[in-house]
Amino acid sequence: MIAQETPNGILLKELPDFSLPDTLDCGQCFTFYPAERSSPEETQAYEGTAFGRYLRISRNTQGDITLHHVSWEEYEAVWRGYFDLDTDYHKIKEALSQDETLRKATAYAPGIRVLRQDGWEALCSFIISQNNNVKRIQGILSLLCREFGRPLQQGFYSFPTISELKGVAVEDLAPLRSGFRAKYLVDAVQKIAGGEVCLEGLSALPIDEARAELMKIHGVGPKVADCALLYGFHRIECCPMDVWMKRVLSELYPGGFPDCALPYLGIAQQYLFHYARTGDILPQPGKPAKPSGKKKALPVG
DNA sequence: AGCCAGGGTCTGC
DNA sequence: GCAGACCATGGC
Repeated sequence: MIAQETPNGILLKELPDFSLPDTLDCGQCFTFYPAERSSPEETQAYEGTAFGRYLRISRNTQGDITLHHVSWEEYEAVWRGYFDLDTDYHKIKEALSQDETLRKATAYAPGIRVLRQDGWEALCSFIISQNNNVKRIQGILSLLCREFGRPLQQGFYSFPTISELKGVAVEDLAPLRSGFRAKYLVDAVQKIAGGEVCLEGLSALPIDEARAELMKIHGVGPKVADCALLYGFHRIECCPMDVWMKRVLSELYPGGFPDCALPYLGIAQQYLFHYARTGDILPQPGKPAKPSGKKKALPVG
């Protein structure tokens, strides 16, 4: 990969293992959106925010990536890490491909990279994600940014920090229409601001302790904790088990995940999750089998 | 209209 | 420990 500063921003050349839609639309982050192409040479464009910065990023007909209006300093400080550009995903995919299902999953979306997001943003995002769909998660988080963040560019707002959210009550979150999740968010802010839960150090703690630390928060269970640890603290040994991954495990890996996946289980999970949700890896694509159908009592009448 | 959405809590065995 | 009801809301 070659990164160089140009008048337009940062240009990334010879970066084969990176696709904007694969990476930004595979359910790991909620603050980037497809954008209008600004010139015929652009084949894809996204815009969004991370770490208090706005970014417009595009690919051109030659396959090069441009981070628009980004200085070298900002690239080094924010985006190089965010897009995990120092990790060799070709090598990881090669290792995962020893398993036939994983070979298909990595071939299905070869441009997935696991982002290194801000820890609080990841935790907050996946608290909101529970029993929710991606569209509405994006909407709620965008309202959260608008209410409590700082204005950036193009109508985007920064993701609010803990100190910007300190003191919020459930009723302050009413405009978000986040339902029963509002009280979980308030508890997270209170415990982190009050020092009862410490996010610093979660990158280095033994994984069980890190998970337990996050699960002190009301509304954070194993799945949300694992998502926060994987996407916000780059604990790639974490494998968030949602309904799709449970189905992948039971139907394709009844004996457990293959050895070649264990060193990077979280990354393997990202390929499998995306393939299971949008591809044809499972017997009945598009319909996760629920163990039991929910029945609701009919109102009298 | 009814079902579902990258779950978690609470209750009752 | 484990199953089932319930949680708020909006998209489809």
